[in-house]
Amino acid sequence: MNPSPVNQPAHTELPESTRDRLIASAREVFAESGFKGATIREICRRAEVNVAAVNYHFNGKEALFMAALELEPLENLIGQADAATNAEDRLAGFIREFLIRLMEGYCTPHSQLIMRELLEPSPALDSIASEFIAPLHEHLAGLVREIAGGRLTDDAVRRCVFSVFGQCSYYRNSREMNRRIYPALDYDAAEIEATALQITEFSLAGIRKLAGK
Amino acid sequence: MNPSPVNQPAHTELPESTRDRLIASAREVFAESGFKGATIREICRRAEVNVAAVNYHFNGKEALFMAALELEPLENLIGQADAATNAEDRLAGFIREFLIRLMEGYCTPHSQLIMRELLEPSPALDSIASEFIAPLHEHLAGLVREIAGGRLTDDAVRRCVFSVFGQCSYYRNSREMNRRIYPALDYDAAEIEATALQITEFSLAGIRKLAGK
DNA sequence: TTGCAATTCAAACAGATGTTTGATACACTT
DNA sequence: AAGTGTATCAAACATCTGTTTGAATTGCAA
Repeated sequence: MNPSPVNQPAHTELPESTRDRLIASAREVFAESGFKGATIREICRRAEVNVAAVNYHFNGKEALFMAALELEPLENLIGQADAATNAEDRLAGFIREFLIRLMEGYCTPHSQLIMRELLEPSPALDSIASEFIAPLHEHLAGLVREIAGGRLTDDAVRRCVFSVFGQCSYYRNSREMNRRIYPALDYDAAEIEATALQITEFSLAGIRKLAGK
Repeated sequence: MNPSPVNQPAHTELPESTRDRLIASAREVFAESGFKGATIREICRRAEVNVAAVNYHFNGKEALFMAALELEPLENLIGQADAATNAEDRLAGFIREFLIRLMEGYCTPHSQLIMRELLEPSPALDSIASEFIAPLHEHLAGLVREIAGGRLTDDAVRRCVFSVFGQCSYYRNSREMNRRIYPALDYDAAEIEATALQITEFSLAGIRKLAGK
């Protein structure tokens, strides 16, 4: 695209290798348009590389998708919220951290990509489910059991986990819809904190009520 | 496709007009694959009509999508749950009816189509938001206010509405994911009833706690 | 420099997609 | 029977898709 590709550092952006730039822009485009909607040409345009690079460095669109999916950055979500000692505070921390990642994912395409997987099964769904989502469910189930004091059946615990997950993910999943219904609503840091607090209080009351406390 | 298109009533299926068959199969395919993923040829194949019929009876893919979106069958959701008198029972009825539509939508592609819209903005999102989702939010907000006895700010009410919506829609949105994490889980009528009851109790406790009751 | 392998590139390829076309069949009126 | 407007169809069209190709460029060692 540059008329004279002399060796100038220029805008100092895109310093990484072609492969890394491809992964970065793939996360963006896949997150925005899904696996099917994303196009190789758009990914390469943003990465400023030739379309053939996808098949050279990876082996096609699907392999690039898998490469864009490394889950480590999201896995510390559990440890992050485990500073507190009692289960109630740890639940509050988990909801807060989860919500922040969900909503800030609007800027960081990485978690956005994972959240989209949650709704739209793709070839990578199985590994995401077992490696990322299932541990979150187990962790949350432990917190719910502790808060309920062992007074809930496994089914009830599972539904409580779903309730907490559902409340949080709704803020991301229905963002476009809610933006139209509540145009004035803006999810800045303060709004996210307030939302996390309310979800926590709401959920604690729900769990305790179900546990008969 | 038939080698000899003589005038036989044959399998007596697809008795409707070409236009109606197109809308029916469009609902199926759009619900399964989304707006972008769905193809005219697949829609026409299932409707057993020529591909040109889409541009003859409608004006292209997008117009067919709009036509497949008539919202009336879902709008009686509010009235359906308004038999009870007190707000608590009406909330219970709403959650139950909403959940049934969400989960049975797996078989009826019509609501499946709407739910997909909620996650994946398409050209039809604006009309869906204002004509279908917004009234549901308003109705639910009224119930929450009544239950809380006017002791909640507008923001808190909105977040309670989001919590109820979020819990319910999670069961549909994350169905594929949860099927992998809990392979034994089956959403038959009994499981749906139990889930609706637990979401209701969970939410009532949350609303009351936030209202300071 | 020379040689060699890795990398990048423009161009082309093969297939799928939404749309259009022109012909044909049908139902109904005059 | 001739006319008329609707409906259907196979085929073609233009565009976009992921992928491949073969040449050009680069980086680096001998």
